[in-house]
Amino acid sequence: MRATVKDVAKLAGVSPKTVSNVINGVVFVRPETRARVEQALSELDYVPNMSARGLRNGRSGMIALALPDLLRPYSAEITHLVVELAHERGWGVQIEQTAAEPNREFELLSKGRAHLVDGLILNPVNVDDSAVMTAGPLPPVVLIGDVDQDVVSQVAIDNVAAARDMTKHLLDQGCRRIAAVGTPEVPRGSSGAGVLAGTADAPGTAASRLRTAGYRQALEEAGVPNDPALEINLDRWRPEGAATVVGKYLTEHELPDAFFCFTDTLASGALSALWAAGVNVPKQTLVAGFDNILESQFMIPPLTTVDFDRREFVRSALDLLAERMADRDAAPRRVIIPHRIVERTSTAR
Amino acid sequence: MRATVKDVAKLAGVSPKTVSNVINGVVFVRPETRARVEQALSELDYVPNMSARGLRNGRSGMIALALPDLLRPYSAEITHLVVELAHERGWGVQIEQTAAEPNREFELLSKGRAHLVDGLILNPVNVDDSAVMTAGPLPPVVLIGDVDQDVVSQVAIDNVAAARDMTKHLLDQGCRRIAAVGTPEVPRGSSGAGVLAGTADAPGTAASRLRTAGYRQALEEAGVPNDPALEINLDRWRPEGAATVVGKYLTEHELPDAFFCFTDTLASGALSALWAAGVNVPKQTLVAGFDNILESQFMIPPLTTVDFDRREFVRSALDLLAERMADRDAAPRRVIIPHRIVERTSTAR
DNA sequence: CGTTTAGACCTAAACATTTAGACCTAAACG
DNA sequence: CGTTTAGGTCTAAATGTTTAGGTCTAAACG
Repeated sequence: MRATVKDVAKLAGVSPKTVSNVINGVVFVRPETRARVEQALSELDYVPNMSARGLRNGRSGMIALALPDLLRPYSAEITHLVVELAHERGWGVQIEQTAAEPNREFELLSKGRAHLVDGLILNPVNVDDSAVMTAGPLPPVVLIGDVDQDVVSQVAIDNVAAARDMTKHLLDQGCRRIAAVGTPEVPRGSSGAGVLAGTADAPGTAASRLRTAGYRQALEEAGVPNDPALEINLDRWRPEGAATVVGKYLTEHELPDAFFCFTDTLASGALSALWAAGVNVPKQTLVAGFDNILESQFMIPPLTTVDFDRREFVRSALDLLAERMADRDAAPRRVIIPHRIVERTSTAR
Repeated sequence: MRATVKDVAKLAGVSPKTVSNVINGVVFVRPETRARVEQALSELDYVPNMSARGLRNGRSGMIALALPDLLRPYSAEITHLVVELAHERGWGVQIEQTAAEPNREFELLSKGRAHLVDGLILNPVNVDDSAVMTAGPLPPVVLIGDVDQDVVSQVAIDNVAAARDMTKHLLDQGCRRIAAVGTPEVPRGSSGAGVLAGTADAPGTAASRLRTAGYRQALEEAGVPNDPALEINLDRWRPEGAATVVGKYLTEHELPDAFFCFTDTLASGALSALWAAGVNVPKQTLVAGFDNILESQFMIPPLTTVDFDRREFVRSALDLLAERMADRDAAPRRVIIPHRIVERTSTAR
C-alpha cells in the first residue's frame, strides 16, 4: 500500500491538514514543523493520490488533446508542442484520436471523460457550428484549425488567404494549369457544385473546403478559368493516397504546370509519384505543400510550403484554454496566427 | 453542477447502489427498474466522475505512454497504435515526453503521476537495468525497445540481429565501405573504445549501441575491416542532424559504397544531403534505413529498411501490461518481435 | 492585568463512487 | 404451515484529499 497523507501526519506527529499545507506550501508553517513533515514525506516516499485530489477540488490537472489522425507528421508536431507547453503549466496531456470513429468528437464534447479532464483541445474534422452548439454544457474547449463557428474559442490560420497566396505564388512562377491535390471528395452521384457551402453535410473537412476556396479565388482573380479536372479529390490526407491518385492522374491527363498539395504529407506522396513517372521537379512541373512540417525541407527537392509559427499557435491554444478554465463563461475568442510562404526548390523556375 | 449518482437515484426512486448496479451492469436488476434508472440517467445527462471512481477502486482506466521525442515519425506511429489499441480495451492514454529532461524517466517510474495511471509503457533512452532496479515499488511497466534488463516486462526487436542483417544485405550488394549513421556520440576527450559496454554511463542510447554492435558484427563476419572513420556519430535522431553531418562528411571524405542509417528519419536527412551534393542513389551509393516508417516508401528513391509488425509490437506491449496490471508480481516476460529487411530502390544495384 | 491579534495547528465535513453486508419479499420446498 | 432460497434492493462505510471553521498559544496592546 502506498503511503497516504494520514501516514505522513502520524509519522511527523502533526495533523493531515498540516501535511497538506506543507505540500501545497500555502499557509504559515513553522520551519521546524515543515522540516519534520518533509522528512516524513521522503521517508515514506509519499506521492499524492491524484484521484482523491481531483475528486476533492474538482480539477484533475489534465487536459485532453483530440486530433483526427495521429499518424500525420503535422499531428506529431502539434502533440509534441502541446505536451511540452502544457507541462510547463503543470498540466498532463491525455490524447485521443477522432478520425477512426466519426462521432468520437461528439462523445468527447458532451460526455466522455469530461470529468477526468479540465479542458479539451480539439482539432475538428466533422464538428461545425451545429455540432459545438447542440452539445449541452461544454467543458472548456479550444478548437484548433479553421472552422466556422463562434461558440467556443479558437486558434487558426487564415486557410483561405494562405491557399490563395500559395496559388498566387504558383501563378507568379508562370503556371496556368495548376492542379489542387486534396480537394473534398464529392459523394458519388452528386455534382461538384455547392462544395464550399460549409454546411454540416458538406463533403470533406473544413480545411479542405477552405483551401479549395482560396485556390479558386486566386485563379479567378488572375482570370484563369477554373478547370474542375484539375481538382484532385482526396479526403484521407495520407501520402499513400496522394501517391496513388497523382500517379493515376499522370497516366490519364496532360502534365499540369504545378501541383498545389493541401498538405506537405500529400506533397510527399505527389513527389514520389512524379519521381516514379520520371517527371523532374521543378524543371517539368512545380510542387507546393502546406504546413511546413519538419520533413519538408528534406524532401527531394525541398518543398515550397505555407509556414506558420506552430509554437505560437499551440501557445495561443493553451492560453485560450486557460482563460476558459478560469472563467467558464468568458466570451469566446478567436486568434489568427499569421502565415507566410516559404519558397524552396520545388517551385524554383 | 453535474448530476451525480445520488441525483439519478432520487429521480428514479431507487438507491445509489442500484444506479451503480445498472451502470456497471453486474447484478440482477429487474428490467423495469433498470428502465427507470436508464431513463433518469439520460434525462439528467449523467456522466460518471472518473476521479471518484478512480479513488474508490484504485484504478483510473488510464495508462501512460512515455516516448523520448514525439516529433519522430516513429513515435507518431507508436502513439497512433497505442491509442487505438488501448481504446479497444477501454483505456485512456496519457502521453509524456522524456528526452527534453533526462531524469523525467525516473520521475515517471518512481513518483510522478503514478496514482493517476494504472500502467506505464516506456520507451527508454537513459534507463537501463540499474535505473529500473533502483526505483522502489514500481507501477506496472512495460519497456518497449531494446534494453538490457530483466526486471520488468519488455517487448523489443532484436536490434543487433536486425542491424547485422541489414549490413549483410549491403555487403551482399557488393558494398565494402559502409558508413553507419547514428552511432553513439563519444564524449569529447575519450576514445571510441568501450562504446558498447552497455553500462549505465555508456554514451548514446541503447538502440544506437546495439545497432552499432550488429553493424560491426556483420563487417567482422565478412572479414571487412572496421574503419572508425565510417562511423558517423549522432545522438539526436532527427533529419536535420543527419543532413548536416552527412553533408559535412561528403566534403571531407571519399564517397562510401553505402550509408546504413540507424533510423528512417536519419536516412531521409541523408538522402537529402546526397541529393544536394549531386550524388545519385542508388547509382553512386546505396542508402538503407531502420523502422520502415510510413514515409519511407515515398522517399526518393524508396528506402530499403528494417521492418517489423508494429501493430503486433504494440499489441504485445499492451498484453504484457495487462498481465502486469492483473498480477503485480507476475514474472517479467520478454517478447521479441521478428524483423525483416524490406528491399526497395535505395539499395538496388 | 485583561483583551486583542496573529500565527500555528487541528477537527470534521465534503467530494462521488463502489462494496460489504444487511434486509426485505415472494416463490419453492419439505 | 414454517423454512429455505434467491432475487432485488438498501444502508453504511470506505477511498485520500482539501477546506471551512475552530482551538490554542504567546506576544502585543491599552
